[in-house]
Amino acid sequence: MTGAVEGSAPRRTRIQLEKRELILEAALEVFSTNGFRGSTIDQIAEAAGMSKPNLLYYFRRKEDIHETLMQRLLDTWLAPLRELDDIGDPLTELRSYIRRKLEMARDFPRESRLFANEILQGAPRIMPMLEGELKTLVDEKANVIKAWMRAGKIARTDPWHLIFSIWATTQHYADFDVQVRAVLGPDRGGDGRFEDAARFLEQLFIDGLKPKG
Amino acid sequence: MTGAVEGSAPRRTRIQLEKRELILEAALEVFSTNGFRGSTIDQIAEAAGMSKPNLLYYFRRKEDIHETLMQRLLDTWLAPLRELDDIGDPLTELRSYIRRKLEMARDFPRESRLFANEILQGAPRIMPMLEGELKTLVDEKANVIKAWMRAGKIARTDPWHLIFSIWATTQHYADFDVQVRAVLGPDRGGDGRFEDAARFLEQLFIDGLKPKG
DNA sequence: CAAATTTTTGACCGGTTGGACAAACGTTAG
DNA sequence: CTAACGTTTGTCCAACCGGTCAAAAATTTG
Repeated sequence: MTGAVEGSAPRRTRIQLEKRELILEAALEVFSTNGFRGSTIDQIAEAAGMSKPNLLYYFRRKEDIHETLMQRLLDTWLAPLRELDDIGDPLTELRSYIRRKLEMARDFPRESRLFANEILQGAPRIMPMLEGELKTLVDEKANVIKAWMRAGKIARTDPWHLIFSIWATTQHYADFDVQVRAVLGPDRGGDGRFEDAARFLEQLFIDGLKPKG
Repeated sequence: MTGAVEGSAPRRTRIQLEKRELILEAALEVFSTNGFRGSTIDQIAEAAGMSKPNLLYYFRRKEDIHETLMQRLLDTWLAPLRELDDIGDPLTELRSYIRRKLEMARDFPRESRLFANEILQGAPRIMPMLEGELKTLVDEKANVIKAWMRAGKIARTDPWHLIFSIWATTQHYADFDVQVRAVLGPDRGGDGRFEDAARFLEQLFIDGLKPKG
C-alpha cells in the first residue's frame, strides 16, 4: 500500500523496473507519432499491454512519462557530439560525427521525432537544458573546431552554423522521413537511401571543409 | 438561414471574407505552435477575437480550417523551387534558391512549423500531394540540376539529396528556432543570426558545388 | 420603414481524457 | 499458513472538447 513508485529514494522492485521499461518503450512509440497532447494514456497503456489504471500505478501522471523519456533521450542524443575529440584528425573526426548522427537518424527515428516535436512546440519542458548543458557543450566543441581552423587544418567558417547544418541535414532523414520516401519513390526510397545520404553529406561537408590551396 | 458558407459555389459576403481571413491567421498561430490535436477551437476562436460557435459558423469543422490553411501554404511553400530556372546561371540560380528559402524561414516561420508538424506526424492529410505534385516538381528540378552537372557547370553530386539538404538547413532556422537561439545566446542569437546563416550556407553549398579543376 | 437575410451568442450535448480510489488479486517472507 | 506488501482492475468523476441549435442581434435589401 506504499504506492510510492517515485520517491526520493526509488527503491524499485524487479516488476517495477520491467514494467516501467515497457511503458517507456510504448510511450516513445506513441508520443513520437502523435506528439504529447495528441497522445492519450489509453493509447500508451494499450501499446504496453496493460490497463490505464495499471499504467498510472507506475507513472502517476502523463507528464512524468514524457519527462523520464526526455531525460533519457538527451544523454544518448548528445553522445555523438561529446565524442568529437580535438586530439584526432579534424576531417576524420567530423566525418565520424556526421556518420554517427546519420546512423542515429536511421536507427532511432522515434527519438529524433520526439525531440523535434518538443523543439517545434517551443521546448517548454527542456528549455533550461538547451540554454545550459547544450549551449555549454556546443560552445566547447565550436572552440575545438575554431582551433582546427586557426591551425589551418580545415577551411574557415562559422562553427556554430556548421553544427546546426549537420544536425539539420542528418535529422531530416528521421523527422521528414515520409517526405523523403515520397519524393524518392519506391526505387530510390528503399533501404539504400541512407547510404546515398551518407555519400552526399560526406561530399558536401568534408570536401567543402578541406583547407583551401 | 442558409448557413451554406462552404457550398460548391462559395458566394461569399464581405464579412465572410474578412472573418475567414481572421480565423485562418489565428489558426496559423495556434496550429503551428500546438499541432493539430494540441490545438482547440476555443484557442483559435479566442485568438481571432470571436466565440466558438461564431467561428464554427465560418468553418464547420476544425479540420476544414486546417485543410484550408494547408492548401494555401503549399502553393507559396513550393514557389521558390518552381522558380529554379534552367536558363539562368546554375550557381546563381542555386544561390537565389537557398537565399529565398532562408528568407521564408525568417519571414514565415509559422508556416514552416505548420508544415513540419504535418510531416512529423506522418503527413496524414497531405500524403497524396507529396507523392504527386511534390515528387513531380522535385524530379523535374533534379533533372535540371543533373543537366548542369553533365554540362560541367557544377560539381557532380546527388540532386535529390542536395535539395533535401537545402530544405533541411534552411527550414532548421524556423522549425528549431528556439534551439538555435538558446545555443547562440543573447549576443549572436539576435537578428543577425539569419545573415550569419546565409553566409555560412552560401559558403557550404555554393563553394562546394563549384566545378572541380 | 419593414421584410429578408446574415451574423452572433448562450445554452446545451455526447464523447473523450487525465486521473482517483477502493477493492480484489498475487506474491513473498516469516 | 498467514500477514504484509506489491500489483491489477472496474468503476467513477470532473474537466475538456468538438460540435449543434434555436433564438437574438445586426445587417442588407426592397
